[in-house]
Amino acid sequence: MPKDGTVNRERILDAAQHLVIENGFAATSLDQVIRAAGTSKGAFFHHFDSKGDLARALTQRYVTADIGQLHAALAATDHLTDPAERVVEFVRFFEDGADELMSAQSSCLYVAVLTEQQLVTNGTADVVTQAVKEWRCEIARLLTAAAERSELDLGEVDALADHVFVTFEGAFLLCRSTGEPAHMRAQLGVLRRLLAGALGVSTPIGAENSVGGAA
Amino acid sequence: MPKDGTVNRERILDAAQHLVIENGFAATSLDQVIRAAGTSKGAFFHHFDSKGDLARALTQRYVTADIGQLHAALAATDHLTDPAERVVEFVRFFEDGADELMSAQSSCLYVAVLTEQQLVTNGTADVVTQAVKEWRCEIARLLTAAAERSELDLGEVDALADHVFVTFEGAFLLCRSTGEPAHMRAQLGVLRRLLAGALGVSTPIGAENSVGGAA
DNA sequence: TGTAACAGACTGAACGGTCTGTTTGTAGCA
DNA sequence: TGCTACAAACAGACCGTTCAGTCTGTTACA
Repeated sequence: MPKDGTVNRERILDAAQHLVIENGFAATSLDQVIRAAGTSKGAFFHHFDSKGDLARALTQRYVTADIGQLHAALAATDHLTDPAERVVEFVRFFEDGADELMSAQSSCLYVAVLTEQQLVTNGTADVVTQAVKEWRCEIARLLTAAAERSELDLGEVDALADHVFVTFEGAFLLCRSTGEPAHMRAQLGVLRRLLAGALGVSTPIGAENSVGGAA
Repeated sequence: MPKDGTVNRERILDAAQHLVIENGFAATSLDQVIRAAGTSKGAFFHHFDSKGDLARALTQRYVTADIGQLHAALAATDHLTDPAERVVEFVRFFEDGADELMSAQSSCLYVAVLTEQQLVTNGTADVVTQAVKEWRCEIARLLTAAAERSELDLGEVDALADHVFVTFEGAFLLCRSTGEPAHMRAQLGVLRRLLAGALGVSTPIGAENSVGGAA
């Protein structure tokens, strides 16, 4: 077998992911990606059939990592016996990782993919939709378990589960708008406290951090 | 004076707004805009200096309408004396208009603008940032008034105010992903109930609608 | 008759994609 | 251990198209 091409392929995907999240898909040219990856047209079209193919591969990889995070949070809270408390700690898991997340990426690939209808049409967005459903399904399970002991209406469990995705994506856009990455952590904190309230979990009154406030 | 050019200019802006929200800015060509507006290159460059100039004009007009909605909701709830109740009714104002909003547009121009770094750099996103701050400021005023009679921490008023923008934009993306516009109404409902809970407002148990559920 | 409003052919640059050739690592064999 | 054969991996010149933007006119109206 010749030399391992997956290394270069990953470099292309890394470069493309950064550029697409930063600039959008249509606004990112293949020449830019190739230059950033330190490779060539020949290498690119050896690994990908077209620009659309790149979009699909990129999104697939991103979704896999994203679902990995979901299951990491589920595993990290698996030991909690009180289901309502588990929901709160589930959100806190992401809250704790928020700053690191925002230092790694300035926005979310989902935003870029869902913005451009061409990517919705060519099937790239389908895999994002699957991810959205997976999040909803898993969180709805947590909420359903927690609903038994609270006044939570089972009819709104799905919408409440979707609100986690909504908070993430909305917060990404808020961060882009203000240029302040700390909003992600703050918005996840809002989500956690609102959910804790709805589930009747008493949160310890701690030093909640604000964004851009005076010291 | 020659014939009124503002009519054609508005037609160009209308066409551009629809195309940019649907496909993104970079993915929308001027030829597409011109064809959709039923006009010509000459007319376009008579009214706009460049594609970037179009983006700025488009965003400015969109923001003006958006802030108009904000103040419409403030005015519609001005008569309510209980500040906590006013917050809840403020959100319900948008909840009531959600279906109409989503039938008029499949997403939000803010998403398209904030996705592309070129629009952040060239000043187009600045006016969006101003809008975000206006929303935060006005809602924070409502929340501060309401906080007096509830256990709401004043330190989280800004983050809570931002959560309205976050919910809107996140819900737009959720709708794009699932192709189900009813999510907007549902997510605003979630926001309202969570805020009502945080402010200690008892909501009447009514027929809350779900999304995509069996009849 | 002057000027704002428009029409549309045209241009140079940038785009996605192709093509031809070169390098690289390995398997098969003597 | 060296040689051959071969296919994957890569490089970059090249091509047709599309893009944003220009330029030369024409029309409508005060």
